[in-house]
Amino acid sequence: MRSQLLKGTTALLVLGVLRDGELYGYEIGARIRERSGTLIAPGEGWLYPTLHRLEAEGALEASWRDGDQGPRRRYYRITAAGLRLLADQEREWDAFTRSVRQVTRGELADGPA
Amino acid sequence: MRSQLLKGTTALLVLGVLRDGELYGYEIGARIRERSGTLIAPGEGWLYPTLHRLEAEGALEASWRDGDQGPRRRYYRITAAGLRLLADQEREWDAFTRSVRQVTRGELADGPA
DNA sequence: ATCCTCTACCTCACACCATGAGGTAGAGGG
DNA sequence: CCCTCTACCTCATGGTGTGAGGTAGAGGAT
Repeated sequence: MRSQLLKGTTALLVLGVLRDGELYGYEIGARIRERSGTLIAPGEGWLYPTLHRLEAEGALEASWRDGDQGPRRRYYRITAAGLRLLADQEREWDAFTRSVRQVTRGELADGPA
Repeated sequence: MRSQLLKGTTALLVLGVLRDGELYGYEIGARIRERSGTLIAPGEGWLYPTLHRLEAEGALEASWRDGDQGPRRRYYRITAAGLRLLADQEREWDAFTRSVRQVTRGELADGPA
């Protein structure tokens, strides 16, 4: 019952950590958790479905590979379409956070007509 | 079908515009719309329910008053509890947006243990 | 008078999507 | 042989915004 803030940012988070290079699912979760200072704890309930959705949309490509020690892993890498999607999501996120700031801080927007 | 980003920020937006002073519901929506540069278009489907919820929680106080020209209006003002809630929500929002930035920009968190 | 439009309030079925719990399977230690 | 950890996956549930609909008063136009 934490909060609803995460809604709509999951694709951005996943694409964001994959920009640096190939990672497997479990590792993506760990990376997000670590970079956010444990504030964003990736539930597997949204992580895997998000990966599948992004793969289906062509934003990610994936391949199975055996792990050094343990079960096989599914490695994901970002595609050109994924990079475009990432850029869009970042733009949208920036615009939204700017708007929230303007509304709550009482600044008037000086954006486009 | 726009996006889900708004989820969890509605209370923050409403409390934010009411910090300056008393406003009635319809006006709150217009203020949010205007300050966000029309990017956040307040649906009445969440605006009124949010006002009712915040009033029930004691974050807002409200009173009916006749409009100059038109239907009666319900004016809302923020309470002491509402100001505390606003501060909490702002803190949470700031922390969350900072985390998202750290994750997507690849910066490591240097936040609190 | 009647109709249309605008303000101003409200509600509800619907859909999206994260939560949290549960489930499979391989590898290594006690 | 059991327990734990990694690593994948799925699904019922629930919070909450979307979009459409609904009431009512005031003012202008026909």
